[in-house]
Amino acid sequence: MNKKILLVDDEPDILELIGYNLRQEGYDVFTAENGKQGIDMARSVNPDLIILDVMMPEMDGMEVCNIIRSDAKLSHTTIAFLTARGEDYSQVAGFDAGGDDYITKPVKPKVLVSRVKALLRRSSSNKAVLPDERFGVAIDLDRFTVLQEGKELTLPKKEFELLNLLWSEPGKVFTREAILSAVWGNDVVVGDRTIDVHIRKLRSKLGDGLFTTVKGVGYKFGK
Amino acid sequence: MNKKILLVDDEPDILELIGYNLRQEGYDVFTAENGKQGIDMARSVNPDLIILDVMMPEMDGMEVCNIIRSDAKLSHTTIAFLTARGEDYSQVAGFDAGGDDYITKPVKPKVLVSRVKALLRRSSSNKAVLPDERFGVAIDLDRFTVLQEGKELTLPKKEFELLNLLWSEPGKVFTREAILSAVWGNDVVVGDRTIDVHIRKLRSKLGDGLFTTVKGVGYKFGK
DNA sequence: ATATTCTGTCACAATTCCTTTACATTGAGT
DNA sequence: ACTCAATGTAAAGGAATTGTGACAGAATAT
Repeated sequence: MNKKILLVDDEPDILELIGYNLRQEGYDVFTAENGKQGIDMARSVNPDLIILDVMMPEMDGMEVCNIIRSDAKLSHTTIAFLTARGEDYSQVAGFDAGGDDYITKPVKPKVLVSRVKALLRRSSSNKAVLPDERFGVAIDLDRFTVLQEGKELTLPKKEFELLNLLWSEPGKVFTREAILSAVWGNDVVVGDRTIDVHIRKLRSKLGDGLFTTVKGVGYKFGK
Repeated sequence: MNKKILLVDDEPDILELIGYNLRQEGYDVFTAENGKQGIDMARSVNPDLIILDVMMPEMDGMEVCNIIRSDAKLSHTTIAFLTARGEDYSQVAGFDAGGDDYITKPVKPKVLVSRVKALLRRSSSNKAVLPDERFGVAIDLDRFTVLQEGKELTLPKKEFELLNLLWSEPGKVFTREAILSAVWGNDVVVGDRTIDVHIRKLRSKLGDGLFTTVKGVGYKFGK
């Protein structure tokens, strides 16, 4: 599949010029004329690279960048800033805002294309693993690990299975009976207090508050 | 551990100026005054980032870049070119030569530091998935050998196959069942404790810590 | 043919994990 | 506010799994 590039700039001329050159290279180019539109577009097409004009009315590039960086689905997208030549300060701010590169206007097409190639070459090697996160917790079944706020921790088997069960349907209450048969199996005999102990371990490792007790019934993940 | 940056430029003034600013930021900075020296240095320190002056006597930056790109151990190192302002053509050539960025001289320290930060941020997220070397271990399928920190060692068949399996997907947990069918085949009957013994051998040869036990489940390569 | 290395198994030690138990605390219903 | 059953908590024994070294047969090299 072709690489997707999102271009955000308030000047139609720029969109057309850059867009034309990138399409010549075989990229799928999407455009937006302001920050808000850019964010919507980014969310719907999930581009490989976003080229952001720094100076835009209403919402500027930095702001857009910050929003994208804080969006779990997009936070790893490569971002390049477009900036007018000579604004050294904005360059600095751009990098600190989480941009991966900046490109100065006016842009020479050949330079731009080369730059884009370099950026995409970099980003293509990291497989963007987008785990689905529920209440800040993601589960990696392959690795038997739990991801939480960037931290990765390994849980013992039973704890992991219990977490996986509850996590699979956040908010749903699982009765002790249901938990026992799902995690321990129907033929295994264990006192149901065992569940409490495991819940406690999970709470102490992942944080209280992630698990809710429903007295007389069971437990659920989430509030 | 601090990030290591290698600086290659024939002008001592530049080495000192840039080196000073980067050291202020906490990077370990190494310097070389010509291309040949730079390559040697790169091989011995294995830096995270190499900043290369394009214009140097004898061996220029492009040449150095090509050599580094074709060195298995270094091919994925991030490279930034230093170039005099206004040479747009050389910028293009630089990117096509496999550079990841270019920086124009004269350099403003703040800009430089920001640029370096951005480059390292990018490269650090990629390092984990580099094709050849995973956790400091590379596998040569043709020769049945394992490369580790420059050392090359030959493993017995079964050990090699086991390592290859786990290594192929670092972090993924392989169950004993999966390991048995992959390494020994479905029709061969061996007690699954055999796996433990082979893991032990691998651990003693390649170092503990490279293999993680997931109790009740299996093993994985990496932490 | 002999020596060396590889491979699989066993017994036992070490470790981690699971479960139970006992007691403290909570909270819903009266 | 009180009561009592349900749940939280900590510790500890036991169970299960894995680590480890030694050994014997098989494969390979000398």
